[in-house]
Amino acid sequence: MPFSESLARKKGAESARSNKNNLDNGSRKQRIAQQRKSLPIASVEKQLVEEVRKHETLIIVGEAGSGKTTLIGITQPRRVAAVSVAKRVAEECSVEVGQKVGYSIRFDDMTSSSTRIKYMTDGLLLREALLDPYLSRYSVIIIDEAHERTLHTDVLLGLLKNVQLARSHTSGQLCNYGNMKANSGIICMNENNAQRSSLQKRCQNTKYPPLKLIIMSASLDAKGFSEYFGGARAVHVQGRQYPIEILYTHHPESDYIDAVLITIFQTHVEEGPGDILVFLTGQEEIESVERLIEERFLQVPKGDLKILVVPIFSSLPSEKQIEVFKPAPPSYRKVILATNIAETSVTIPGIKYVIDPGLVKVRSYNPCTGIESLVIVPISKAQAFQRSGRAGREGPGKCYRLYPEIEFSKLLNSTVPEIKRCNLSNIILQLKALGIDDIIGFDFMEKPSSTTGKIDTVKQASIVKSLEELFLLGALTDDYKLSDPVGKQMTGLPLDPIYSKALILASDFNCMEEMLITVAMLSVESIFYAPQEKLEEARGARIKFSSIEGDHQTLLNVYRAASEFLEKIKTTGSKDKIAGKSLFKWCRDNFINSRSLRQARDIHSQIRGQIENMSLRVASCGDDMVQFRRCLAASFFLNAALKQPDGSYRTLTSSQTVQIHPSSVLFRSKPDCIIFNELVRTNVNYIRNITRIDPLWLAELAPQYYAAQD
DNA sequence: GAGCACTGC
Repeated sequence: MPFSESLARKKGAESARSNKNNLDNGSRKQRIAQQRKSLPIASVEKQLVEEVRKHETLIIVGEAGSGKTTLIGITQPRRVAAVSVAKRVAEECSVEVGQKVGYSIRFDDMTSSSTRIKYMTDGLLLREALLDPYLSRYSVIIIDEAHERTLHTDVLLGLLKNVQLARSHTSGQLCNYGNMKANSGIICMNENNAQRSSLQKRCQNTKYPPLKLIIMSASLDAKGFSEYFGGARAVHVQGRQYPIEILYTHHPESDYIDAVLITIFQTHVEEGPGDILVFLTGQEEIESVERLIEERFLQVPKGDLKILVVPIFSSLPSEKQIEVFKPAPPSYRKVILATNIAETSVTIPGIKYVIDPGLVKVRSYNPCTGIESLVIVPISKAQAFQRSGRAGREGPGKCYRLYPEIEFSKLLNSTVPEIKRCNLSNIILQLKALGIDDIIGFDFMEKPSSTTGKIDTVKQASIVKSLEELFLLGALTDDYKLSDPVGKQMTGLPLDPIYSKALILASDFNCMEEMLITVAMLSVESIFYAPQEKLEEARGARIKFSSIEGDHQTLLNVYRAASEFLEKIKTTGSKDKIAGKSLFKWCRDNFINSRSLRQARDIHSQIRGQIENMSLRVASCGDDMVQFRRCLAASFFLNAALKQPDGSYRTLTSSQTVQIHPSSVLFRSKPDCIIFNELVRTNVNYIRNITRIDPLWLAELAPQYYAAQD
């Protein structure tokens, strides 16, 4: 390294300080130039450029703080990252965002014809591939944060591998994978060839330049990526971070919440200034720890510093989320209680101490029952590193891992990729639309296990289950090809397949207006917000919107009430910005999550536009809500349930015993026959977003599934 | 009587 580690650190600390001052543009530019030179990646810049030139695929392993994100980037797993990195790079290049450097994320496209460096979410690139299967506009694609192994990243890797092969063929170049190791498996190779040729056939006469692919990962070994890309070259970039002292417990903790509290107070009393970040598993746990800290604080010897507890989790309204970014007032130490959101999604300044119980709540999916569940599991080693790293961003830090060191060694190296933990219907529909018909043979990075030679039966079950679901929705034909027009129409919509189907059916039921709003509202999380301390008030506010028929009409009522409010504001001549502020206040008064509502309004306008371009009838059923509920029954017939004598429900398709979730408006009234949208297991099997239907409708509207019994 | 984290032409 051409620079000394300590010098680099000193510079980092200086720039962190000067950040607080309002510097003019000139010195900010100077600072950025200085920072750039000091980044470890700067020293290997020439080598990297050379490697990119020489190799078809390159894997760059850069530790946190190496500066790999600011090199050149294209896909990011998160929207905020795509936007912020684009802005940073534009600034470094002294250009306007949207010109040479731009970004494109859903609902926000900041690119132009002059854009040469485009940041985007990986989901958006996948969508682009539907229109342009060769991704012909791109000569280099960079996948950042590949170690996170999100569903979109994994599918994109497989897709890009195919595109790269196809493009290297059309351009007459040698296939980079010609020397792929013999043990890759013959079946697998044959099917890849079939997929490749389907891609090639479509653009036989067009020649494309080869596609350069760069995978950027923060994981310690690049072996997995390298093997997947036929032994692609890997480059390692040194990291730069302040030292973090890791402390383990001597024995396993029987009560980790108690251990968390003890560690918070011990740190607070014994350690110097600096904020504490605590990783917890969910909202409920965060709220209970918040109460316990306040109770126990009274018993702690009084020092000069007081404690300010700030929670952060995804469904917390944004005006409360921003509290964690504000510095603690004088004589206060901030204690941030966070879910996984603080692991990667948000970076909180001022953290010096991290408390990590080593647990995380994850979604898991049982393909046999189709039930998703939220389970608390130990984190992976990679997650443990990511969490402790949060203590060393501004200076040396400490991380308290509330488990013995021997337990750490037993953790999985990396988190189980999302593709193994979720319903695949949506992604399979997209692959089908790309002409990839053999889904089971598709070359996902999670390949048949090489040690046992067994194929991954869970994932296969998951694929089969999703194919079945898509067939039942009419998206696939008898031989599992994409159907026309239903399947094709469904791939055009950025929605869960079952919601796309509901829109297609709504055309026949003359309730498109209602269904557009409903699926937009169903596509966002937690429209209602009920803080612990105002639970009664929130309940009162919700009654205004409640429909005795169920949650779907209730969501419709909320959306329409908001739209009417906005219309009224606008007729008084208010500007958009003022109207937006009024809507924000309306949301607060009605205990509606304004972020979710805005998202639903964005989705609504997007899908409305797409539906208008299809040959579907856009009409309203007016006051005839029976028509709307019949359409819901026809769409969600796979999720129907009947009341049992004990007040629980039994699902008709899988005979599961389920309960109505307490957040449903039908929680108390418990109608005899219902359809629902979501089945998630926490303590019990809960169903959410429910509407009352007439059981006779099922046989009438879904005879293919519910043949008449008598 | 209860809601991990992301994401979509």
